Amino acid sequence: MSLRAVKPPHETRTRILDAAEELFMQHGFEGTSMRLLTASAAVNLAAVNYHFGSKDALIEALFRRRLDPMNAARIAALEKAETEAGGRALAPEAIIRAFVGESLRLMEDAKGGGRNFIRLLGRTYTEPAKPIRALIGQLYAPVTARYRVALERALPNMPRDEVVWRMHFMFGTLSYTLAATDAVQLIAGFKPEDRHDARLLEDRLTAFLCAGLTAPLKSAVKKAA
Amino acid sequence: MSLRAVKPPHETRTRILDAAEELFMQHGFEGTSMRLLTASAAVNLAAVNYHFGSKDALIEALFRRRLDPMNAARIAALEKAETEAGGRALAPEAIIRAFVGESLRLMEDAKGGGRNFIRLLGRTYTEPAKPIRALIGQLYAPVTARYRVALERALPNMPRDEVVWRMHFMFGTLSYTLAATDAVQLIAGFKPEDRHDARLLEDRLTAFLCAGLTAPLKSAVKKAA
DNA sequence: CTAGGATTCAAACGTTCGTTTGAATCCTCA
DNA sequence: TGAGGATTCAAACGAACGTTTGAATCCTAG
Repeated sequence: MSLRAVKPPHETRTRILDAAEELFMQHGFEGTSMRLLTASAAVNLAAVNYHFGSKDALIEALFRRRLDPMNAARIAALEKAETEAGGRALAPEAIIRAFVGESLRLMEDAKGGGRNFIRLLGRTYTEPAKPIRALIGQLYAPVTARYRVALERALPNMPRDEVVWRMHFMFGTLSYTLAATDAVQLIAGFKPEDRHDARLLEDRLTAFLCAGLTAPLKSAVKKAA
Repeated sequence: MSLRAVKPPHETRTRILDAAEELFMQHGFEGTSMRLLTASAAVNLAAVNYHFGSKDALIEALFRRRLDPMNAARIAALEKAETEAGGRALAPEAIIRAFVGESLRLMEDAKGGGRNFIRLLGRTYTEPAKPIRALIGQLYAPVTARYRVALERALPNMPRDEVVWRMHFMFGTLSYTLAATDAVQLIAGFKPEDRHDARLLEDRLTAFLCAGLTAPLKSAVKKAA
């Protein structure tokens, strides 16, 4: 037993991952060089390749670290709601809250770096690089499939295609909102301080998404179904 | 008068811009090198710097070429709706259709490259590079301000902050949907052929956005207002 | 026809990128 | 305490990047 602080099992790895989350969020994957990244993490330039193998492998590890528990939490939240509902069909709002809630919880975790990650994740949905998109899609697949089933049960009268489209719209709203940075001022008059009030944001998002998800079908869409 | 075809006034410029739209959409700004870009446009490597000055200036020119007329069309569509309504307040759906319609019209223009641009634009909302985001925000400012006023008139009982938030959500849904590529399969079971049917998509989007925009306020949000 | 600006071209510039190397150092366990 | 694997380190690698250069070519106006 040494007298020094408890030995950090993977201190270098963790410092790299934390710095990467912040820098990737700020400058993107291609816009963040290994030199800036390792300097910011206060580790040697070769450390990333030693611990992760390559920059791409670092990106993958970064997503897995956060996404695996987040996905598990999302599925758990859904199943908890289903258990509480007994055998009855879930209200759309309950499903939305289960899904949105987990993102916002991470967003409130500014100190643990969760906010950096959630904003990074939001912008990665539209990442041009194919391997990264493929990774995200693969990591997300079980969650989306699970929520899709739940939504189809909750909206029994809606065509299956329409449910998928509205899930798509929902992801868009969520990821765009999460990705928004203080620098984004597409709409003038934004009050940035509100954005970090997760409780308020959850209510705003839920109201919007819930109404959108359960909106009556346009006749043209009905005909196409 | 020469016997050859009518001389193209800026043929090289146009070829570069068209190739850039496609490649930037596929690989992003940083992911597209000048060598790939000029080779794809069948022009000399130095042509971009000669005609535009730099890669960044090319990006700006690219956005201006499409965004300026698109913004003008969006404002014209809104004012046309307002004229038709006489003095009466506009229905939220009319405002949404004015806004969404222009994007989708460009999306149907696959041959003229409009589709490439609209997908590129969708993903640029979350672009990490600050100068590009700033440019987009600046080019968009008049449009967002104009639509904001229209929405506030159409939703007189909604707190101003909430209107801004819901505009924000609306942009998110739209840009994410437009940015979606065939490679994005976050939700399994997507029918990609539907995505290019602009008429159908407009109805789907309008139904979703309209309901979201006019959704009743959550009590917690009401209290904060 | 020809002078002169506009455009294209091949080649090279300096910089930065992700990665690799091999020696130096640290830490653990016998 | 000392051997040996794990980790860190400074330095360098080749490749790719955006940009610049100066000559060659094209096009047009007088």
